[in-house]
Amino acid sequence: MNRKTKLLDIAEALGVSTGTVHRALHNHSGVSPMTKTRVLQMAKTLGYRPNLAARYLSSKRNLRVSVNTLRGTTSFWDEVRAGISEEARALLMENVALEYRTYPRLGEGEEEAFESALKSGVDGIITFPSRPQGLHSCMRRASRNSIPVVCVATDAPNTGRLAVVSIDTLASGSLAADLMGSFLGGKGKVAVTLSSLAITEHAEKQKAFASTLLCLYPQMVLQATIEDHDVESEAYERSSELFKKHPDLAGIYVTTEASIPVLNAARDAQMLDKITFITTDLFPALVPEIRSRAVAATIYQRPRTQGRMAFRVLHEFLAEGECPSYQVTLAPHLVMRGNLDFFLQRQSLESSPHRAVRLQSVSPELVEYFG
Amino acid sequence: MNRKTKLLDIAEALGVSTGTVHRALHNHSGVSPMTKTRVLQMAKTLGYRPNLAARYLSSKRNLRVSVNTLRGTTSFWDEVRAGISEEARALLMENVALEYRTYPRLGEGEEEAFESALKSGVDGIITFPSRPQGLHSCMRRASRNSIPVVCVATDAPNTGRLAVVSIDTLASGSLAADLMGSFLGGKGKVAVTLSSLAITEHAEKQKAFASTLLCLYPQMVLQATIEDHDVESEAYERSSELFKKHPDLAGIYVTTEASIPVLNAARDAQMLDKITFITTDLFPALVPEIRSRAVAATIYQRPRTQGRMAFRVLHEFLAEGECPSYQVTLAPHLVMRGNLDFFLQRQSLESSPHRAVRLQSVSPELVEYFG
DNA sequence: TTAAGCTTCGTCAACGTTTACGGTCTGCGG
DNA sequence: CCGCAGACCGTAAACGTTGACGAAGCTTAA
Repeated sequence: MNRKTKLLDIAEALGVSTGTVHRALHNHSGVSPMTKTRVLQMAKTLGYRPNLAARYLSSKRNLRVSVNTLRGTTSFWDEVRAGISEEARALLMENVALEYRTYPRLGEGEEEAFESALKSGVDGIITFPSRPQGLHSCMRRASRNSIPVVCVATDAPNTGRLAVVSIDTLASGSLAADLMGSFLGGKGKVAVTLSSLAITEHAEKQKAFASTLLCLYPQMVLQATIEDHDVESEAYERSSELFKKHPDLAGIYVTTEASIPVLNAARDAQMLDKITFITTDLFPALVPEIRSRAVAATIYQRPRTQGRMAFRVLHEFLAEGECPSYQVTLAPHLVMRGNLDFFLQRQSLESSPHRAVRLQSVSPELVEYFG
Repeated sequence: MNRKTKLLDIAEALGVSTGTVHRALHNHSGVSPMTKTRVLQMAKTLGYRPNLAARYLSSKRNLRVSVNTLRGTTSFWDEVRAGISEEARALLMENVALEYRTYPRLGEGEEEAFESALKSGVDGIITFPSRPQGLHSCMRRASRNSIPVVCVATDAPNTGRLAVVSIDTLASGSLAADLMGSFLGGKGKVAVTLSSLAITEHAEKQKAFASTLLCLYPQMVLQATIEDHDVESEAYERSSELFKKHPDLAGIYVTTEASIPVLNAARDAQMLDKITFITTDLFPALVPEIRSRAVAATIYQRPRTQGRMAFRVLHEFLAEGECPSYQVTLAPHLVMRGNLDFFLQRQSLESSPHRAVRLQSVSPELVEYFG
């Protein structure tokens, strides 16, 4: 390629002005259909791609994106939001304003949050669709108005969303199964705890866990799958029943965020040290349980990275109208007592607002810190 | 903050011109020391940060960065290079030219490659310092000429390098130890294979492995640590000796890339199914070994991500004179048979050169593909 | 004293896109 | 025929930084 084709190239090739080309490319009014198609055609043949630097420099519009997530019941969503804001701050080029809309619990208030974001005219939305069915209609409306929506953690199928960022459920479930089998020597009864089979991600993890177990450790048996519907008391009761019913249970894979009630149930049933726990996520209350080896391993869903990716994808679309990938699936991290400190240190380190910088052309006295 | 402070703001505050401010901020000649310090001071108090869009737009210099890595003995460095070029391509703003300089084996030709890069006047270097001692002098020279150097995979201390991107050795070694302990039920003799204790990263992993084992599994004993100096035959012989000497060896942690010879040695000694293998990296030859469960788990060093990060850090410095972090340590991924397919699929997927895109102002007919 | 050379600094045209404004047509009612 | 509205399009000034050019002041040697 010789030189980048610019607006002027298209304009000259057609004998029109750059203003017209610009209007044609951006669906603005005041261009005859005839001219418009000619411009579009020529843009394609010349392989025109906008110069983002010039665009940022010229336009002073600031983008507004709404971040619709769960209010911090666990630290998961705090981390997601942190990742989003980090990535937003890393964009030195333009100013995007983040608007956080949170809802207290799953499915409660998320439609209102979405509607409010749409009504206020944001340029893009990052959302956790905890109840995809409920959001269906407003997400389709967003799609029609070409407001890009990126889903985090959970997908919302058939809603016209731009992209989804999530942990690979298959890798999570299979890894949990393989670990469980290895820890238990390939024998024993195991169980799975999840929020609800109606949630795609949880169902997929369960399925992956089951099939991998069946395939790799045929002597093991998946005894039960219990749903807690994200209610702590329910998690405690269901797992208590489970432990009573299966006193010889050897392992349990907790897909839910609510691993603490399950652990407590095991503790109260005097079965804590006989059961191998593999949990999900990493939050403060889980740390002592890992340290004491009550939890053998936990599958870390990298909320910060999910946030970063969600913002990146959305911004890339907003900036250049392209989407790098419509489905970003991340590999989960495995946290055990051995490498626990690494993750804790990293969390505390990255949440610190300061970062070391150096100005160009480095005189030593220019080494400084800023927020 | 009201508005971004620009060059003109600094200039007007001091009664000079933007040209002078520009020269002062960039260490260009033709500014009196007096004026220069005043500009620097004012820039700091006003919190000046350059507008990258304007910078890119204005300057038509293209950056050149040299990528000095090992020629593909394993797929590791192919992945690293792929990560670098991906991240480079993701920069729509400016054009950076990547120059690949490879050397056939560790320590052989890397100085020449570095010298050649320096001589050709590149703007930055990404390098794998396989023998940091040898590179010491030319890296210091690069530092003096303020050519930023980013190390991948291995650090080169006291060389004035800008940053290092690597896998967290402590997390790797500790995770390996914890897994080994869990797999073996907390008992048994284990060993470690590494390239050379002189390589910081390998020594650190070994140390982390040993201390975590001692701390979490006091009944286990680290029997031996063997060095293979990255020679396959040496790896085979040393481990053969090891297996002969310790017929009751229960596990081995292979920090080296050369895990295949060690596996073959175990196979020839008829001890393959009695030994739990935890290896490092993920390359084609290792896949069947994982699938057959000869290898219980492998610690994936995420070469692609290392490459991406290395480029990101370097470019961020080149672009705005700041370095986001002087030490980027990544968490390793754990690959077992259960989640193996996920990683294989991801590798093949991402190495595909095509990606789906959408032009802005979305008419359906504009959906197209490009390389 | 003058020419030349140097240091220090101001000036200004790029860079490619956006956007407000103003111009030229055409068609239509008065 | 005039005026007016509306559709279509050209023009040019921003946006903040870079870098080449040149002006002014100074020193030095002839």
